[in-house]
Amino acid sequence: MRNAFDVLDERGFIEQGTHPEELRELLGKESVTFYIGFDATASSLTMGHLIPLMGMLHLYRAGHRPIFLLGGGTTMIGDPSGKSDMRQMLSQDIINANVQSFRRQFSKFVNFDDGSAIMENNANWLLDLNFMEFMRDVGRHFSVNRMLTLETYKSRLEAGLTFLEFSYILTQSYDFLELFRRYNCRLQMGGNDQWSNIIGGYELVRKVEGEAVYGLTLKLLTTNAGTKMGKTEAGTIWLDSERTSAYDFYQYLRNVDDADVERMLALLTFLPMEEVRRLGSLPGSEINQAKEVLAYEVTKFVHGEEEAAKAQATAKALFGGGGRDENMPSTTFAKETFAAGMDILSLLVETGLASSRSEGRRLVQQGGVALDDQRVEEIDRLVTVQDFSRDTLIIRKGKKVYHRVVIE
RNA sequence: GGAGGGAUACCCAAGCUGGCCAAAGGGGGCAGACUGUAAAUCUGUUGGCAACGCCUUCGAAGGUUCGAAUCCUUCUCCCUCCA
Repeated sequence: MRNAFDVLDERGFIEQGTHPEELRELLGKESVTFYIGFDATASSLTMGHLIPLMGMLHLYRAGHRPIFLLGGGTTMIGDPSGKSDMRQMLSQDIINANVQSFRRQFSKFVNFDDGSAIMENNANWLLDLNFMEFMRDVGRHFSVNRMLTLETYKSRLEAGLTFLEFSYILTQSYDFLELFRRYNCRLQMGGNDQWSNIIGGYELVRKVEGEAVYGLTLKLLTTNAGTKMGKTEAGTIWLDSERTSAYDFYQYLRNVDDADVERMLALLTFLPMEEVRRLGSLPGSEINQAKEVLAYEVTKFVHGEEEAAKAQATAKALFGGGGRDENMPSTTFAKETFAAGMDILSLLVETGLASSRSEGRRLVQQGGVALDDQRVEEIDRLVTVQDFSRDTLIIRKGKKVYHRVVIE
């Protein structure tokens, strides 16, 4: 079997590591226990979490043992990394609920029953720590002089940084020590924004235990231009279908930039690299095939084959012509609602296509709204029962956003 | 604890000798054109509403004034220097 390190490397996961050569050697000769921590700051994982998740799965498939560490404890503090402002403190109830959500989601991807993969929660050891003991055992190993030079804190030194957040690195570092002791965990991975925190744990374990452990950071989900992916202005792309529908999830990937397709295929799918490279080098508009594969594969991985197929069918129906499909987002009204007609602005707001009447007005004025592919020209257009054929009416906003209105 | 500086719309950032400020500019977003459901580019738009007008908004609460993002008071938070 190929060295898992090489697999990650070839697929473009690796950003930086502490002793890459040594680590590669270790991964080549024995099953290594490794971990990634996930702070429970929201009720669902996001598309951005797919990179660490995929990274873990590649190692898992190569016979190494992953620990999915839920941040029930660390989230109490809140990682300042990459944040320009103070994080909002979350209540323990919310954190617990988020942890449960993460637990459910991870369980969909990995089987934790046979011991080949582990799910832990750092609340188990962080919540009851004794401050004095902790400071004397762990705190003494951290140099504030050094911490102040870390990239993570630099920006915050201007904007403001509380001791609560400043101490985050200690808790995450302690996690590594704890996992080393409990599970002989030798490697911590994480997004590149976690580099400082990972180094903290790496050094702590080496100092306290005198054992060789490693840190490795993975690429963040970014576009070719370096901006964050998995976020739209409308919000984050979530893995929970309640928050981001399978169709929207599919569409997000279907619309990635040409320049990002190959990298995304390598990072977010299990397709062999030869295939990834072939798809990524398709010329001109043929690259759309690669985007379809990307969207389908990742949607399948996250939402299952059935949902992926539906999303794909919907997309093809809408963009391939016809413009009709059962699976697009829809809103149902009672038939009487349209008896006297509903003005277009109300309809836009009711369906969520516009957040206010003013926004709807702008959309219509700019020619961005169509009913069954007929552009709406008048601001006071009244939608009546006559506009529905077979009780449905397709509203389109812009070029890509479809919504089905049904009356019954 | 003391002395200064700051808080403006999704973000950054002007304005702060009171009216011409729903508030410049940039970014981002949305829409239109061009396209391949791409990028780049160009154009429009970007608080709300019963819309040539009205209402709410410039950290919070009060006050001065015919009129305040702009002046005064108190408070909250942040930054810098001193202790």
